[in-house]
Amino acid sequence: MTSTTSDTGSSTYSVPSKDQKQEWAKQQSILKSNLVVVDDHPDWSLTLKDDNTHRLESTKGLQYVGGVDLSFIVGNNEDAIASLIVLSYPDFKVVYENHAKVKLTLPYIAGFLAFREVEPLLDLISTLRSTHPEFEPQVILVDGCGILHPRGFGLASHLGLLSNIPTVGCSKNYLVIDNDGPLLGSNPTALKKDFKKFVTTHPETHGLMPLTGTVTGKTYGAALAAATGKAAEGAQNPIFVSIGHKVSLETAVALVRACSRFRVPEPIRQADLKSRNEIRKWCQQQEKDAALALATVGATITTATAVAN
DNA sequence: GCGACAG
DNA sequence: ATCTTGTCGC
Repeated sequence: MTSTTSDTGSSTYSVPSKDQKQEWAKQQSILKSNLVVVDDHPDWSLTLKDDNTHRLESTKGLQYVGGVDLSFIVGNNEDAIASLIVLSYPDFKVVYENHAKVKLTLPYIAGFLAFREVEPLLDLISTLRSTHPEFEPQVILVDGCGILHPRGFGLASHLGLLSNIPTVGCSKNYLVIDNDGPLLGSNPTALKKDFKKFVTTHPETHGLMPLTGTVTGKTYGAALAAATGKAAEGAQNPIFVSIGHKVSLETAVALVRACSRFRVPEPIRQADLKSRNEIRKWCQQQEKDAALALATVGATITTATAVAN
């Protein structure tokens, strides 16, 4: 059990050992066996355009879409604000939001993000269920990978499975999967380059490039540039979309498209903006507390001096 | 072996 | 994840 200390900033994490990572990988594998990678949400459905572009034709029954995110402070990898927001669909008004100041106990390790972040997010879902069950989201867009992940079980899948809420993985960067041919073995930079080329070469896809392994032919997810309006102009970096839980890739892509006004889909974007704002407020409160503590100490000393005299 | 690596 | 305002273009 390695218990080295990483001391970047004020954080101190025990560095996970090889054994710990293997244990986590095993856990991911076990949980993954219960993952549902097809549409399984009887209360809502999307109808796609009949041209294989995964664009939305119509929606039935979808009222609430959730978004989750965590925000941090510079130079501090432990203190974070976890946020869960729920937007109405299709007008994207915030109908519910909750934030929790959390203390993270593990460092970020690519491929194991869920072990760092899933607990606070599950707590937020639990709170929503006990206080405002009427706003339980019918699907959650997660800032992280779904099955587009080295072991096919990223944060979005992890959260979806443990909460039993359909989820979609939406990451801003490509996490390398290196065991299924050139496309998925290419590095993030090469993949972005491929994407730009693909988008100009295949305008009929409307910014959608499937991510398919050349060895197995399996499609893990898609790179998608779905911004609309002015935000859609110029070079568009994609969002990497994949199945989280109980949502097919077709539905996931159509949903992300339907939720995207800017590069980042609105539920995640709102969660990000609001959690950042909460971080700001938390920092300000910390300053006030510190000032108050100093004042209190000063007063105490003054009092003690007076008593001594 | 080396490099890559969601947030 | 986080640092960071103005600025260029539509």
